[in-house]
Amino acid sequence: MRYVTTPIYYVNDDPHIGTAYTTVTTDALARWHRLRGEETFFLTGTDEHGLKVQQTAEANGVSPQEWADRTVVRFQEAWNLLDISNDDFIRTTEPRHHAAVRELLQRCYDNGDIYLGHYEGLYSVADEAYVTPDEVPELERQGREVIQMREENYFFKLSGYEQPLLDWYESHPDFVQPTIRRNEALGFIKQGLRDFSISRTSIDWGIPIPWDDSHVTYVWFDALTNYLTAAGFATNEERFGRYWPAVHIIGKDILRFHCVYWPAMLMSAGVAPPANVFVHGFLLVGGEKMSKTALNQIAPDDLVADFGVDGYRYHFLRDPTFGHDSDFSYEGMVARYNADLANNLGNLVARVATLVESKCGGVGPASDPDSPLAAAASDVLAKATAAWERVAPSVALEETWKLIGAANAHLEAHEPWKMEPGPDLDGVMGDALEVLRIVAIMAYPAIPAACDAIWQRIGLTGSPGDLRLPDAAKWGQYPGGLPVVKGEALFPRIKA
RNA sequence: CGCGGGGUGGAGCAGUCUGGUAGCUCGUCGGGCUCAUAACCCGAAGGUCGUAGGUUCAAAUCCUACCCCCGCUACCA
Repeated sequence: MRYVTTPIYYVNDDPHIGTAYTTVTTDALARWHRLRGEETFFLTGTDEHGLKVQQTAEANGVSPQEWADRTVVRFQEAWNLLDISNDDFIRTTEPRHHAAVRELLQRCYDNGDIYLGHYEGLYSVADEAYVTPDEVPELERQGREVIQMREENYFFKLSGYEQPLLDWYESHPDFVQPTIRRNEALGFIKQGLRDFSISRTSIDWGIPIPWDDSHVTYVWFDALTNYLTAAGFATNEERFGRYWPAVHIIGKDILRFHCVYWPAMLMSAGVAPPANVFVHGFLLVGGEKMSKTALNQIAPDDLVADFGVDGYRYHFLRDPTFGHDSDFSYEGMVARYNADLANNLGNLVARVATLVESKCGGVGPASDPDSPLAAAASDVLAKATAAWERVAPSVALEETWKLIGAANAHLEAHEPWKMEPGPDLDGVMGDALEVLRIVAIMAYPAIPAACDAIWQRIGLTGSPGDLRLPDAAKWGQYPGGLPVVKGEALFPRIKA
């Protein structure tokens, strides 16, 4: 079982290209695993507890649950729009989740890793939140009272897991990928670990601590546990045994929680740590980190309107080097869209369809088994496969696109538009169609709708997503004798 | 201060772990083609790989020092 997850997103926030980047990447990975014939379970969802939800709900005169119900749809709609193929959508306010959180807490508690302590620090009364010293001047300027506060909290003994974590990293070198992120996590652990607080008495909107209902679970044991919940932890142990451990895809902002807190919590509870954590970098805008205050957040809808769903998905899979930060620019997106999707893939589909129409009477011929493109296809498959396995979508797509380039060059070399009907012409056009068939399968994780469209235009039935790699990408399976239709431009060129 | 990352032809990036003629995309220039979404194909120009040392037969790649930029530094998901 390939169990892949995105983080759960905070319902109070708006979906933006950053959260969509994580989600699209995970979606592509899930689709890739399905293509490989692996049983795959893809989870995403929302984090719906906490002070901010409670406060916003009050401000709007509704219950926190109503507020969450109202706002969660923005995420569901966004993922719908982007063709996200998640198998489940978890909300932390669901009953199934309460059961898992309470079970995990109880196990850690029984293991002696949770103790009652107190948290002390500067506290903004109006915000009902702890603040750091450098935030105080700004808050006081706004007339908000900041006091020294001391609150009783339960703590998790993270300090006891320094060595177990180091041992785990040592014995599982691929646990956190890519390497730069592994180094970051390891560096953090080596600095020494402090216990962290896991409960609040000042908030109501959350899951009560099983042995002390005057406390409510604070974020970590609530949010991270969603991965267990959806796999059946505490409710369906048979299912959990098949699904766990998960593969997490996350952004670097939450690296510490997923790569340090989370495996320690699981170890404490006697549950295996995740199989892998793949950590991506940030999308920057104009070299700056996206943030609400900088007003530089971009909503996926805006870009989908211009580039289409697949144009959107392709860009964020192809442009960033997974793991590293990547500067987003509209101009860059236009350039890549035009180069890769309009000029290469889209144009290849168009020219092949036109040629088959005019030279072959609209009936696609079979490919040449000895075509030089056969070797290119198997080479591309091998490299793209390796790239997907290490979650390097940009490399996987770059490789896949080499096959498109090879097909364009192949047409150029044989000039079928000058050829007379006959076996030679059929071979050339059959090769081009076979490339389109293989590309439609291999690019499917990234641009599923476009691949379905190509599939239909070259006369095939069903969906490339229903096939199985690597067999489906073996050269020579385009049968010939199928009707080929041109249709509208697949990816209309965008004027700069 | 500490930890992590980055500094590669005009632009954006890969390559650095496992040293061995510096690679990709876009842009520019020249040529070809005219089936195609003025798309496609071929070729060329353009880089002392942040700086200074060092190791080596050989360094973008290893070591040392330094400069510049960014992120993290704990309850902010």
